[in-house]
Amino acid sequence: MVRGVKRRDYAQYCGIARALELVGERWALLVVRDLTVRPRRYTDLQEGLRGIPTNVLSTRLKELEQAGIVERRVAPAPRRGVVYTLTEVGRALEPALIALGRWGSSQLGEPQPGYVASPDGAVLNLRGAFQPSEAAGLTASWELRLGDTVIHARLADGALTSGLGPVEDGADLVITARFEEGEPPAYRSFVKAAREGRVDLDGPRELFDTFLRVFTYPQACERDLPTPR
Amino acid sequence: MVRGVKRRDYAQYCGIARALELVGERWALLVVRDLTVRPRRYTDLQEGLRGIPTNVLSTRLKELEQAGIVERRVAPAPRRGVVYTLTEVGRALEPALIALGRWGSSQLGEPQPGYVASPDGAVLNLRGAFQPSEAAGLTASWELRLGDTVIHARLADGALTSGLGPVEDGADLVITARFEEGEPPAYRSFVKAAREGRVDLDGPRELFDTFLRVFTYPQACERDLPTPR
DNA sequence: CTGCATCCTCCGCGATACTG
DNA sequence: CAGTATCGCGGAGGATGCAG
Repeated sequence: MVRGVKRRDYAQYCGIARALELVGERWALLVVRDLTVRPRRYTDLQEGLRGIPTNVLSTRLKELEQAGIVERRVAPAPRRGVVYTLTEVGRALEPALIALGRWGSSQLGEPQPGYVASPDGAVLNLRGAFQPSEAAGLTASWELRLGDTVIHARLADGALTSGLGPVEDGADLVITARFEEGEPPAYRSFVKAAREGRVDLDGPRELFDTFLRVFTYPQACERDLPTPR
Repeated sequence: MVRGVKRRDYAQYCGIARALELVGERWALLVVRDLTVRPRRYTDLQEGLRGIPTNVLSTRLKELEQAGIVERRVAPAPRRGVVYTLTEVGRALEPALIALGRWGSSQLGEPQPGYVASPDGAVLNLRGAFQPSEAAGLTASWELRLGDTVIHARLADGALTSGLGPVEDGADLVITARFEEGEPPAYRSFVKAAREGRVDLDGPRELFDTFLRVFTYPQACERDLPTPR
């Protein structure tokens, strides 16, 4: 069926409304979040977005593809299959994702039992926590171990690159969080553990203090949200 | 009924997911958009969000209030009634709104017939178009007339303030757009008119060129989106 | 095994009518 | 002016089937 996707729109000529028409539907921005970190296959996305129904994922991918945000291509020789990537337009959503993540992080309560945390989420939340003003001129690299999840951050003269897995040529400091029972491997939990000293370090301790300054925002406007039962 | 709001959640311990749980539902961010510019009453919101069903607006306001984003209060003496305001938490959403608006503006096609544009949207999209690097050190003020909508921008040593209505003590330059038939009074249309010279100026012309530099982004990643029929 | 399509249920949204 | 009440529909959630 090639019926011309009759999406609901807001009938407003406004950038914000347009953005919400394109990526405002349920799960859409989380799909983009995961793809921002690296290309993924269908089943990777299913795992990262625990709980997404298969038909919804399939629908979102088609919509995002038609909107020019996602590209679908068949993977080469080893481990063939379909791989989804962001287009240039899709990558341009990262500042919005980071801004939303900054705000949302301040609204996170305690982790609920059953909550999961995807590695991709951790990377994006790390980027959201980044404070450029504190990083000016710095050059260093960190490897963060959140349970099985390993992510890294590297500063080159104050500029940040970050992603999944370890730093290629070895990090200046490896920080391993000692999570408590039931603490999900989320960036927020990592920061909490770090602040409380529940970490093991492999590298100069001063770089740990630097990390805390550069990669954590003030826990300002936190609130006790009424916990949904 | 006081049933404990059983919102659907993403069951992820991630700032982005949390943000989407709180403001990801239909119309929610547009309500916040309008309230970002100034406090509004119920009927003001209905008008700015043309097409929102009354029960949905009512539901969103309750949810946003319970999330600590919106405050509901009874207005004082003259013109009593209910007025909705953003809390500090709600105001903290502005960077995310601006980032979404920047991205969405690049994805706006031609205005469809029937599309409207709210003054609040124009203000937020103006803020999104602001290029701090181009404004460094500048001090000046502009009044923009988009049909009946009047908004203003004022730079004080590179810092921006903006809002609805004219500048209080008179703008350095008043720019009146000459809209074509059917062009909605959106910021994007204003920029288009300005670029094409369809404006009347009241003030020094050089300030017009400054305006174009400071308040319009490169029309980069535009695309011809398949126009929904 | 991956990458979906299909089926069914149910809730949220849209539209309209009506009330304190 | 500021909502509530009602109803129909479409899309989300969840389970399962199935082709390459």
